[in-house]
Amino acid sequence: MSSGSGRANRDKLKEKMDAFPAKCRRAGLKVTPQRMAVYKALIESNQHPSAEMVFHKTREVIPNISLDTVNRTLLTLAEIRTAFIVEGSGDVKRFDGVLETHQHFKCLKCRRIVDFHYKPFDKITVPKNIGRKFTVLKTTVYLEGICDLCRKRVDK
Amino acid sequence: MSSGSGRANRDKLKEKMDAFPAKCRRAGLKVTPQRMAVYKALIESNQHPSAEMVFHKTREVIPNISLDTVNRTLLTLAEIRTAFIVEGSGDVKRFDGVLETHQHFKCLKCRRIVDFHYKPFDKITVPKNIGRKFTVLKTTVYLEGICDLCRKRVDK
DNA sequence: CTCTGTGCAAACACTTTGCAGCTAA
DNA sequence: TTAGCTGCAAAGTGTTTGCACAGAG
Repeated sequence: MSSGSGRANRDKLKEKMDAFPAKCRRAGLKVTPQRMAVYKALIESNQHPSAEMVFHKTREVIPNISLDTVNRTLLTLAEIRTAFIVEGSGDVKRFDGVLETHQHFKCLKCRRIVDFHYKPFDKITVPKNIGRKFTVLKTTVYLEGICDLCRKRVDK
Repeated sequence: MSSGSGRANRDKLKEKMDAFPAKCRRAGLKVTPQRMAVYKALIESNQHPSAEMVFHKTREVIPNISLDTVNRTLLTLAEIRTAFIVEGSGDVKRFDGVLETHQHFKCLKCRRIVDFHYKPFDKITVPKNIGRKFTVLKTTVYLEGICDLCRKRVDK
């Protein structure tokens, strides 16, 4: 489902690795062995790893790399949009007392979560192969971006 | 958008508060002032508060309530499905090196995140009133449930 | 040579756990 | 009365920050 066929997948990874140095330079970042290793570990994993997981994997290549470096590198990659932070993760627990169906928009700047309800989103049905394999308890449409208030404030 | 008209909303909240003790008892939970206060703070907020936010609000009513109690109460409410934890929140940061459009399924037991790609989900468009108000950077369909491996293991 | 990136250590923020006393039922 | 709940304190986990040295450009 996620990794595709062996050979095709390996080619794709190689392609990505080859393109990486250029991406770094374009963003004004230096190409260090640590960065290469972190990026490699990230794209080789189809587990959506945490920093900790990437850390373990990179250690096999660079035994003395530190967790901080991994952390910082991943955040940097997210900044230059070469990686993403999985929606919602990394945030303090947020609670919701609204039982009726609704959707969430989260502001990436101020972390505000805004409810909205758009009827068509209620009807979303899970693809069969997923529904068979997993017990799906919740289906949500989740939007991320910059909210009206934050947009007014700064621009960056 | 989220709160509705003043009066109708107030009625709804009252209704929820009135129904709450019964919900507790049905779940075998005692009805304590703290629990009432936490629940009230939760449903009165349309901000999807964190434990900290609820804590501040309940303090106005019960000045010596502790953050732990708030925390535990919110988790308890989530357990009896009278509240929900906003999707993904409360988790360690997870990274994603896949740039192509895809969707995530997260197992609530083992925290594993599984990619899938279901074409119809790519076409999801943001409702106009949202798109005008906010800068939407990411639109995702996000599923939560129990994965195949965890289903095999335990049952509960 | 310069300036970014790295490793180490300390500081932080949030959550969880254990326990003794309290209280709803 | 008594099982469950609360408050306090301590430990745990993940993340961030400051600094000196190392290494990419």
